[in-house]
Amino acid sequence: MIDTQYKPKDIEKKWYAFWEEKAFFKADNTSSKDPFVIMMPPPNVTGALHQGHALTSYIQDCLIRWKRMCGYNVLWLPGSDHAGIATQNVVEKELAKAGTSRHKLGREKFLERVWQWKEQYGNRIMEQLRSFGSSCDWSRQRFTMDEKASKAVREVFVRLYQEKLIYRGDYLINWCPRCESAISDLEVTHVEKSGHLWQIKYPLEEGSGWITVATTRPETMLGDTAIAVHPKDDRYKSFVGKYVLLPLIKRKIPIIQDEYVDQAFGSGAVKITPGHDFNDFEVGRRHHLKVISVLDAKGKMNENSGAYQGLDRFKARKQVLEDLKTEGLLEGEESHTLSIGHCERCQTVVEPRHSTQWFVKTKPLAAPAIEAVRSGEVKIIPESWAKTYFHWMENIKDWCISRQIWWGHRIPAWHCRDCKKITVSSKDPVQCEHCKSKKIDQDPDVLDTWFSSALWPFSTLGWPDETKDLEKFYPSTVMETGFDILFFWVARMMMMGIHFMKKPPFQFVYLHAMVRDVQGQKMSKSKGNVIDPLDTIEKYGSDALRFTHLSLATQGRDVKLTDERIQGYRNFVNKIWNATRFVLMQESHPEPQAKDPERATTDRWILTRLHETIRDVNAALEAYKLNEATYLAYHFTWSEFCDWYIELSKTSPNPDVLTYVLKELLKLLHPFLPFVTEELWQHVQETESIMLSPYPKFDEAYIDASAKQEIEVLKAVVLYVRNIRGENNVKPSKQIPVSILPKDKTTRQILEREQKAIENLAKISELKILDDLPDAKDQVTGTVGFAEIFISMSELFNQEEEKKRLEKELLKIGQDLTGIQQRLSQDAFVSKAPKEVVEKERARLAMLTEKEAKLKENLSKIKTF
RNA sequence: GGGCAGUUAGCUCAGUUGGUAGAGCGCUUCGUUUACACCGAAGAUGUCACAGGUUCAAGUCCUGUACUGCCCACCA
Repeated sequence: MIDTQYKPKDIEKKWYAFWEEKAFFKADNTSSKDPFVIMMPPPNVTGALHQGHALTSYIQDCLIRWKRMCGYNVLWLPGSDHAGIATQNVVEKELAKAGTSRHKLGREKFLERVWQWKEQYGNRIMEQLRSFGSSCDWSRQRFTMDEKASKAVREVFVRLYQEKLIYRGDYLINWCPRCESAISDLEVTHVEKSGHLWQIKYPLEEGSGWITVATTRPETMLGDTAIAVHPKDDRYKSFVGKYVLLPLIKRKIPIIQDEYVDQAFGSGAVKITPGHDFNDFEVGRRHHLKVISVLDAKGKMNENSGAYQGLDRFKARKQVLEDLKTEGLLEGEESHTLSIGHCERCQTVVEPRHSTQWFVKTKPLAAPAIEAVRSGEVKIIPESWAKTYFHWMENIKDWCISRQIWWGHRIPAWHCRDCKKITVSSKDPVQCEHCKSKKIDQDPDVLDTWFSSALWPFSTLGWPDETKDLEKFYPSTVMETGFDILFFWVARMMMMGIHFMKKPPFQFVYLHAMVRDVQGQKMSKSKGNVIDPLDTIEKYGSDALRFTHLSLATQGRDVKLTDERIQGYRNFVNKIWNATRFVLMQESHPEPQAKDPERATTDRWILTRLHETIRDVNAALEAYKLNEATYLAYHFTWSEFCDWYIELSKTSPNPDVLTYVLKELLKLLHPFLPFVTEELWQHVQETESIMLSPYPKFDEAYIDASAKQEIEVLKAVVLYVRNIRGENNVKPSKQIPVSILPKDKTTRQILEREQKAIENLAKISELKILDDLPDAKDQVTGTVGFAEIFISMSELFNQEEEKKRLEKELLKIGQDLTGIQQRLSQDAFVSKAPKEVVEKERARLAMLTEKEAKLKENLSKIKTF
């Protein structure tokens, strides 16, 4: 016999090892079964998995296990992401601790270090995925920088370059001075901060007068190449065409007109700094202004900044202001809130920087990706995200894909030292394709990490080779990921997938929400509110954590994880454990037939409810409403199977039905609780693994409305008696006699059949079924609608309590009655509402009226005692 | 500035064809009767954010307001 408590620790390890060893997770590319495919969003190899990973893994594994049991040819392909800048930063931090740096090591040695890191943490992550119970196909495990992925990346780059969808050029891009690399627009997070707006006088070249401009970044004025005013601004009409002398470095710059200027803001005159501001860059292009950078890669003032050279940008700001003050050119200062861009990876304030970078031309790629969602070919769940997707895609800007870091896919472009032209090739070239020179150097930059991620749905299947996997498993079925990477990843997979495979990479995009703490805050180490999934698993087991995540994963809503909630579901796991324990104590019998007229009503009832639950759980899963599925399964298991059926079976045991229901239930629960269900399955000892069993399917033959009706009667009587007992504090061990007068013949028959069960469940010494009203005076009467219930007052300890109970019930009924009467008295309701609704109200009115009368009668009896 | 979500019991949240407001946790009372105290039985708790509208009927549909969170854009 099994223990009275479920101890997940060893059991989980044991079954995972068993499943993996038996290769139950392996997909078959020769199978003729319908495929169901999920490409796991590859976690970054930066460290350890957190609750967000737990959530996504549990959702995916739930769908995967369900579909596998439903008979699909399932592929869940695992892998990890090299996570360019993120990983490089982590390793650089390690190096800094050891007193060295990537520059000291050099490119090659540094990359070796990162690979070591990848091995160590990559493996740890995969072990963690195993502890979640993830049933992914490890034989197909991939890494975004493995050989095949690299081949795919190169191929894509070359083809896009040939199609002129990748180009190289000089533009203003976002630059992180700490990472010393370009980053894409998406990698910049804007934070509102209070700062200052300074008014600075720019003296006119002609000797007298000045023009005042406002700026939040005085240090960049050293790179100013013009002053702009609005063409319609009368205040400055006479200034246009003249020149000012840029303070501090005395450069002569023109006063120009441009519609971009907002006359109402500041002084109405703007300094134009094309090298350090995106808008100014555009203005500069319109007016053919020079682009002057005054900052270097590290964010320090460079050779163009005269005396300020070498100063950090923030120190330079102070110095510039001080000097302006000294010269009497600082006209004013006011506080001003502005949003400042920060590097997503290291939180450093980013700089717009003028440099040569590689870009993907996105508009032509975005168009079909928009269409795929618009047409319904790809469905985004929850639907509300589609709007966000469209908005971004329709306003998409070219994607800066080059990064000045070392960890990543090196750009397959070679620069010729002789003819200065570029050779782009999927195989390392030996000579320049233009002038045949051998003096060629590979571009030092690497690609944005999302470039390789964008290819994930097909690079993982062997593309560009025409593999069997590719044929069988592309496109995938579901892309399950966080909404936070909708643009970073999903949008780009859509573009690349459609472009290269001619088909969108997935049919459904299921976006889950963020995992937060109970206050709704993001979990972070600095806040100290992190609940480590591995700690949770250690404490409560993976199944408990899984069920919690699935229950909380309502579409489009954040998951607020609390220890109490996990505990609650741990208790649920234990409940199933003990229900099985109970079943194992019974003799076992062969499986029942669906239709058995001889079968007891209670059995027909539980089979009905089981199959209704099977139907509803499948429907909920089909609709990606996992929380609903878990709720249904939970409710059936605890409130119906355990609370009622097992209790009923103690009166009239029927081990075959009991065993059947349990087995179906274990299978039904398996996607939500893989470990405990496998362990228990092995005790019921059926097949090699519950994983291989078919998922329960709804069978109408089990549905029996009359049985349901009958159990409703039974429950109502039991609940009523229990309520009276409870309110009067009758000890559970005390048996009391109860009489009951049924309203009709059918009810009488039901009561006769269920007499014993009612007695046992309500602790009734004898349930007397009456033909007439009883004579005895000290009877307390209640009514459950279809029968009157009589309990001897002498059995009750507390008449005061009983009085209170009755008064309370009376009050409630009175309120209900008023509502119904009001409704029924309105002609509009009676004439316009559907007949059934009116009928229902009438029936309720009759029932409640009668009940009210009974209660009043009862109450008066108590008063007379 | 634009957009998206949310506001329901003490807490965390369910609630889709509009028709009697639910769950878990917590709380109160009782309790070891054939699995389970990680348990059982009973109980209490609601202006469904606010204001209008549609409807016989609104937590649910429409409009507006407030507050919270997030996203995008802009901010000299």
